[in-house]
Amino acid sequence: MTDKTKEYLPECEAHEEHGELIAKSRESLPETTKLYDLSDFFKVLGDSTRLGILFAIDGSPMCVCDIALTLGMTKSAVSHQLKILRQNRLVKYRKVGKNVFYELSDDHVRDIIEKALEHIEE
Amino acid sequence: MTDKTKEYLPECEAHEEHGELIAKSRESLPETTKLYDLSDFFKVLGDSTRLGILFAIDGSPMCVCDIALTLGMTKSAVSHQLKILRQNRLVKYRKVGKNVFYELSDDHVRDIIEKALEHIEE
DNA sequence: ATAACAGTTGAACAACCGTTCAACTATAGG
DNA sequence: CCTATAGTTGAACGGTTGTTCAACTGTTAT
Repeated sequence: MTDKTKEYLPECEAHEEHGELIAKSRESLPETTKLYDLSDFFKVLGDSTRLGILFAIDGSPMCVCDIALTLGMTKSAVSHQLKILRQNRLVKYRKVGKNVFYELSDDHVRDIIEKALEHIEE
Repeated sequence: MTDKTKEYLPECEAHEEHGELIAKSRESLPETTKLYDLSDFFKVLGDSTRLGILFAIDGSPMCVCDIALTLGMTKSAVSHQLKILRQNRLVKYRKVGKNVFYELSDDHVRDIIEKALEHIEE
């Protein structure tokens, strides 16, 4: 028996058509891996320090030290967060002498943050 | 395309506490409260369970029990996450008898998740 | 070579977070 | 009344996470 409609018969007895609803709802769900990738992406943006970094380097690239001064944080703390942003490809960097300049990797992130800001400001 | 890196020198070495670049970068930052609101919003989306709930109720409203069955979770766990979604106004609900039906509160969230999905799928 | 500075890294610690469990409210039906 | 089901809630537990601290690499200049 692989009929998911029966396999996940609702315990809610008030509405017997829920079995079908659940099967339909399950089909419309993204695959588990995609759901995790998506939540991981939002997790990266779900930290005010990392958002601050993204806003700081939006416009012109900045080195770690200046980012730290801008946000009032230690270089170490900033570097740790930059690593996460790097690993998730939200920023790219370029070495110039002793400095490492970070900038946004593309415009997608800017758009998403912009849309989220609109949502917040209602 | 101008190389913005050359438009300023890193203030690390000289660094008066109020370097020009840093002052400018600070001005372009959103206010602290807004930065926290924004990160809080992304934090809510940064969990695969909550994303799963949002996908599940996208299309047609569902009661807690059916959401739990759809995602293979306990009602308690779902209810806890629904509370967070409720508090952040991502879902609205309606009581019908013993059941509570949840649905997306508006289309903004759908758009943001859609854009994020596009970004992921590159 | 030595010193100074930019940046990275790992460990440690505290704070935070999601699920589980048990107890609770509330509504429907006998 | 009593019972069963839908849903909520608080405490607790374990895992995660962000910052701090100290040590480290690498580059520049004296």
